[in-house]
Amino acid sequence: MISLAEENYLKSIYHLSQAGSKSVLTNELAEAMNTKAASVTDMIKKLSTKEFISYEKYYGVNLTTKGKVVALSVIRKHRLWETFLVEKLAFSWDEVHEVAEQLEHIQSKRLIEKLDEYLGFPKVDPHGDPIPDTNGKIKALQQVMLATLKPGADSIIVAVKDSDSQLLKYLDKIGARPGKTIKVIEREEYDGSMEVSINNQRFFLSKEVSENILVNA
Amino acid sequence: MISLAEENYLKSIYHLSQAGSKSVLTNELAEAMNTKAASVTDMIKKLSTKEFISYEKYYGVNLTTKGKVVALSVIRKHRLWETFLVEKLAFSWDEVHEVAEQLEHIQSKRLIEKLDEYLGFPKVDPHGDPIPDTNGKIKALQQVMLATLKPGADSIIVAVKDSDSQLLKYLDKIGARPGKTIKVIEREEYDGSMEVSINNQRFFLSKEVSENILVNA
DNA sequence: ATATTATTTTAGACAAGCCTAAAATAATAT
DNA sequence: ATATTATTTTAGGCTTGTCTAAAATAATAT
Repeated sequence: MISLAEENYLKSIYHLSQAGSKSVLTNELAEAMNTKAASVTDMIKKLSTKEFISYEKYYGVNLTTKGKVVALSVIRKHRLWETFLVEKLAFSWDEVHEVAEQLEHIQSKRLIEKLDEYLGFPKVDPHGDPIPDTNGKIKALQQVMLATLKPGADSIIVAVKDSDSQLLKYLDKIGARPGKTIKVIEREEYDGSMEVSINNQRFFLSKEVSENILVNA
Repeated sequence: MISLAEENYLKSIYHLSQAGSKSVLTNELAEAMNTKAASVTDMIKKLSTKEFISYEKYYGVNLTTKGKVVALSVIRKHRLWETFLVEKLAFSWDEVHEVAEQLEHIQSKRLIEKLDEYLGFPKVDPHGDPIPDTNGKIKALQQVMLATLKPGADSIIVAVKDSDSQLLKYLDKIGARPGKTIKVIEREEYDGSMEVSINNQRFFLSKEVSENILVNA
């Protein structure tokens, strides 16, 4: 059996490692999990013994295939529940993350299959993030931070960061949703802020914001 | 904050006390919770300190008003989720209990309000059990065990025991669902078994079964 | 190359929720 | 009224997941 805490660690490692493409350090994980490095070391040892991760002292952790399966299953559940909350229960964008953080831990294969079917087998969640399939296959989206685009560039928003309710409220207000076209008008080199146009309206975005909007590459 | 274990104890105490009408003994609770009496004593002390129950050593526990509110909120969530699973996700009767045992612990007032609305504010769950309202008001159904009826009696099934999947499968097969009329043809005094008719078909029910079918009084 | 700083691990402790074994109390039988 | 039996509580211990403080290791700066 896998515990709630273990699932959360594995999910976090998956995200921090960028889908398994790099090692994750103890301190990063501690910050992401809102806990202390010492606690992380303890958990790392346990996950390592259970072969969900490989771990070399002082050099961070990597998910094993087994660990990736668990992480992707949790992410699949999270994103399906978010979709449910928005599409069926009329939640708004910025309200769903916390609830989905709880719902993602419900253990029932049947439930998640039925939910998937009920939602019409969605491919992405309300924030544009791809939903892994039953086998943990996830479509690696061609995506890049808006922050990296040069002025003049015209692209389509594919996803936004899903966990910050304040940010989401703001993005919603300016109409920055997946599927929308966004154009970079100008970019301030010194602070990374930019002027963009969405729906023919102009907005100034801080670097912070432009790093949390992902566009097609 | 209230923990998952605490919620489960309070719910169990509510059921065992028959909605608060009698004290619950340590051993009963231990059996219901699938744990040992010593563990129950520990938890009882904690719940008592937190004022969810009143407790006199050696004489069992009673829910306080505060404890009843928590118990009814958990029961409300359980029954709404069961309704969702059956009505929206096409689960069958006997599959929903276990999943609802998990879903009932999701903490989000907003979620449960939206769910209630989405389901059209149902008054009873798929097993016929009444769903408490937001304020924890629950309609005390006029119900009596089928087992207590005399031959010739004609009554309507109002509810069935919801936690035994085997039993539910059987009840489903013979058509014994809430709303159906059931008539007692004959009753064997020595073992409490009875012959009944449902949908103009006759069945022999053991005492066991007839105690888990509740009819209007 | 070595000293300083930053990161990570170890050691020891704690709360929650469970356990077993033993002691205390209540219920029951004679 | 007392002995036996059943129930409940206490005592002490275990695991999970957390913590702080101290020690070990790695990275960086001089």
